Amino acid sequence: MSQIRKPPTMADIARVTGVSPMTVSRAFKTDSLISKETRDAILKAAEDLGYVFDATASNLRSQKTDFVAVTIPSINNANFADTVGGLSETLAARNMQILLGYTNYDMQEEERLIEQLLRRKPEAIVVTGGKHTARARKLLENAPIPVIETWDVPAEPIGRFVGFSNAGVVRGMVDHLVRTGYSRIAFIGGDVGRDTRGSDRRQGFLEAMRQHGLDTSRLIAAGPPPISMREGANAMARLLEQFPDTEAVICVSDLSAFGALTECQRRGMRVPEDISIGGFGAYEIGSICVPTLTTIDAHARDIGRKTGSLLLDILDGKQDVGDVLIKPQLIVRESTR
Amino acid sequence: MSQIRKPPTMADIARVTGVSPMTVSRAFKTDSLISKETRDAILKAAEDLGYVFDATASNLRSQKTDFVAVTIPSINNANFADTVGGLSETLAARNMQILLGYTNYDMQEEERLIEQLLRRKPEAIVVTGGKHTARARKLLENAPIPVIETWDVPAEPIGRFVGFSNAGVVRGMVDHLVRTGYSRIAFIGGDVGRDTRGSDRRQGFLEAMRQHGLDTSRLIAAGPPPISMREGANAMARLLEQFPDTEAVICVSDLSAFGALTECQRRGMRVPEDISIGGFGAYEIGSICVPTLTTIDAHARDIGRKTGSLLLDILDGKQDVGDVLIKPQLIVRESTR
DNA sequence: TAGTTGGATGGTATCGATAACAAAGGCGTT
DNA sequence: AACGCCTTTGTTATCGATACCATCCAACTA
Repeated sequence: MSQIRKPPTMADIARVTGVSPMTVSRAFKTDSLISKETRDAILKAAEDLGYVFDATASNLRSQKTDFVAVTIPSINNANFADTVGGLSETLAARNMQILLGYTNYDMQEEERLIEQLLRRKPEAIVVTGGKHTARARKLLENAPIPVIETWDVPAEPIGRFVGFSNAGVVRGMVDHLVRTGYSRIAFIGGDVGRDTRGSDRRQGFLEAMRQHGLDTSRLIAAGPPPISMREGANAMARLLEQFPDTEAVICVSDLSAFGALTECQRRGMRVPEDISIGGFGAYEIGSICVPTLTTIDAHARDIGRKTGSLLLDILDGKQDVGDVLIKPQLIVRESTR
Repeated sequence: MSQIRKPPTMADIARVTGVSPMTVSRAFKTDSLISKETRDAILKAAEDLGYVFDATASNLRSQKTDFVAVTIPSINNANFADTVGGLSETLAARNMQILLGYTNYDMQEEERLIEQLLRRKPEAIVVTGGKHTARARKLLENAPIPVIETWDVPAEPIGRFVGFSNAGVVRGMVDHLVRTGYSRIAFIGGDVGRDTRGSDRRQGFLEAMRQHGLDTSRLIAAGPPPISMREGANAMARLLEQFPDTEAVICVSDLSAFGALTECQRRGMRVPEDISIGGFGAYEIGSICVPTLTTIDAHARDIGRKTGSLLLDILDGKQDVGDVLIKPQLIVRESTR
């Protein structure tokens, strides 16, 4: 069960096979110059000895790790998970491995995390969001690798970005609701100051409402992000108490929107007849619950895929690479008239 | 924006500060013997030069990576995400980093992944599930590090395990439903042969039904795992066509259970009056949807935390470490009578 | 036949940090 | 004053794979 002797190295295989360590090394690289017989003999010896390639040594000498560092706010969020999935599938073609870290929606934690990740000498770093602490920004700027910011359009991009305007998407939702005939519209979001994308969405709500000359006081802060279904339900309860005449609610995500929906159902209110609900993120739940939820699809997986191919282009030294502006899409479903 | 000269090393800091590289190295280790003045001078020089610690070199020389390799079926599953979260928070105390890989519910892919992960020389490896390909098993057995299997009670454990009987939990659910007075009970799960935990749950269903002398033919295969809400809804539709007199359904997860619930709602059926529904996993949705879902809480986060502390105990050389048997808990809610 | 080409292989130094050991200096004790 | 001990710092070798350059030899050309 447990090994006492230490694991074999390429030198051991070389000894057994009667070749030089250099040749053993070549046998493990797919595109190298080596005869088929030699390679087969080496691979067989490796299998027999139970050899496991040592990436730490390879990394140091070749100054390549095949790591791509990625920070996301939370692993428990289908949107970010999808982005990581899309990125992962794109990078798999190059045998690159994702080194994932969670910031827990905290810029301080992000800073700490970025520092830790950079120590592992990744080939590139992908961060979620376009706002960072001063120190984190400096770390990223000084890093000798490509930096990509996602899920946002940074005020001052560090490297390239793949994102969209979080304020813009909510403006679009407000515009749609106003066009449909609503005017008493509320917003349920997280506490200001933590989730920067959430704050941007709330900002977009305020701007759009002002532009339409509508009341902007219907704001419910549902606690620190991420806002759960339960917190969405609680926020809806508070909203209905404070502003019983509200006609429509925009929630910071489909999860809180679903929570809000269940609160209405428990109170015997009909959606959308008595109140309309809009979400964000095109989570599966919004497409299947009763009634289905009007939402905004940010194309989370696509963000990951496009980040991946942008990254590969940069690493390949392509010259004409540019930022990628994602076009989120309003999906009107049963929860709004 | 981009650096031309190559990043500074400890040797550079040593030159600037007028000490030996060894002393610089010591300045970065918290518990080492070094005077406060020297350390401060070194850290300041490091900051000025924009030094970033090189973990690849450190890893090679010290033969320690502080990596813990983890395989999970899918990142897009709140249960496994919770387990990773619990593990992550436990390991954070030791500054260990999780190296995560997704098997996509595929044992072949798991084998490939385990091989890739072992190359990075992790300090330990945590795999989800207790069934593996022969080669994967061999790789794990030969690995000179602790191996922990989770979310299952392996027939032949490789190292330690932190899990529960997937068949057992469903047996418990069936027993409960039978006790409550149901007899025409169905099971909605994934296709056999892929998701081993899902297959075990289905097996538990069959065993329990036979034990009670009940009809075991009400089985719906909803496609390859993971089973989405949509697939749960479709499966429910098929179930209602094939076996319209079904009294209760057990779904392989809360997500498919919720899908099944929505299908009933769209058909104007009442839950639990017309049909009862049970799920698995204690996802948030089951605690908030209308009606709330009867489910089984496998204590996903707890599995992660316990795996973490078991791991630390093993790495610390504790002698009395044993397997951890998780006690999943039946939570009876509104979706069953 | 001599010269050239290119595929296959070997030798050596090196990536950057640190384990292991050595040594210098300060302080207290007898 | 001599000794030992502890704190702080330095020296050297090393982790394991591979970049770089050299070499060998068979096959082909002129």
